[in-house]
Amino acid sequence: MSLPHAILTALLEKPSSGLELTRRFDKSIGYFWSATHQQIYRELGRLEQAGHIRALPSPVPVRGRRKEYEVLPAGRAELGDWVARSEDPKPMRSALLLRMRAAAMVGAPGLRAELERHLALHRGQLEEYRAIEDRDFPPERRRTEPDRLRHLVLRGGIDLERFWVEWLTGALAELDREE
Amino acid sequence: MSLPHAILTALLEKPSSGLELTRRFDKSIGYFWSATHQQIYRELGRLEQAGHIRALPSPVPVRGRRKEYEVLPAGRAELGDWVARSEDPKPMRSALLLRMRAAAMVGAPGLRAELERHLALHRGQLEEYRAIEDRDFPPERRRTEPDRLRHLVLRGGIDLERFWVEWLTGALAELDREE
DNA sequence: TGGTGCATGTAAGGAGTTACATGATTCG
DNA sequence: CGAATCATGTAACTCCTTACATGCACCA
Repeated sequence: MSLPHAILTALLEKPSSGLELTRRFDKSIGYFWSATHQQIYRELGRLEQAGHIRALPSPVPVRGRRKEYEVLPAGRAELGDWVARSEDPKPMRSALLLRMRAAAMVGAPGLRAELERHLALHRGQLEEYRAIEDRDFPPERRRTEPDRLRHLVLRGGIDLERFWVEWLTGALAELDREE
Repeated sequence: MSLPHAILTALLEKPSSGLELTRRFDKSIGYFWSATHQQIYRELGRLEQAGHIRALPSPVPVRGRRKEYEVLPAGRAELGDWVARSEDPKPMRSALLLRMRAAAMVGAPGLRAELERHLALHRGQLEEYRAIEDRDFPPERRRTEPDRLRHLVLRGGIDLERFWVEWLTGALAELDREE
């Protein structure tokens, strides 16, 4: 049940249309929560239904016509409740680690290449996030508490990508020692 | 579509009943793929249907009576195909990071406590995995290629937990600097 | 014989994914 | 006016989660 709260947060930061939200989820929001445009439009409908958000004044609501949403007080309250809730970390599911474990049983012709491919992907993601950090969090924007929190979250994304880059590098070295 | 392959891998390592599989997923397999017993029984049914596994000889199949499964050649082949496939890493979804970002918008009374709670959980998980490493991977079991692969996978789980322990520790220190 | 644990399931619903559909706008 | 692009959706499906149901074995 986190997607609606991700959307509420994004809309509080800046009222947006569905497509704008999709773009923001693709780039800057994606480092802590990902979503497709189908999910976003469905959830926008539900949030509007629930009275948590509303479409900004528009003459006639027509399919294909841009709709801008903003958060209503009820939506802000709901988000406040959710933030205060406790929630355990979801148990892990890594298809890559599973592949490695399966490879131990049935052999692994292309495993090395797959690890290298993932390494390249994580390196790319890391660069993207670092660029966002340079752009959105220059030193002077790390002072107020909200900015410090947002920067911390981005650091989470960056540090995780760095973790995978380092881990995959080590794993490849370990694989090489054997062959 | 990874759960069936997780089960095939587990059954290749050691033929098991549904409940035994559930226990193995809860403890040692959980560090790369998690699953509940409901998922497991459903998937065992599908795998049997597909001819990838079979229930070991039992007089009469009765509900409530234990069933042991083993992998058939077709299942091993299917797993081999899957291992050779490429798959991109799933984009991230962290409810904790999302909470922090939302807290930047609506305030965060209990956020520190929630971070500390997660820190304790990850510390606990880390200790469990380390115990598994001591028990299952003593130095002499790190020589053959399959063992080295399996150990590498466990290292992945351990290193990820260590990552979160360190990251959360740093985040808490960062939060303190402000107040 | 009745409870407790073991073992295997069913049912319902929520969340995410993939493929496709439709209207509006812009631009050559 | 035709094509590309912007923008908003629908539909179908798979997967996961949560709650509940049922049968067997043991043992006090």
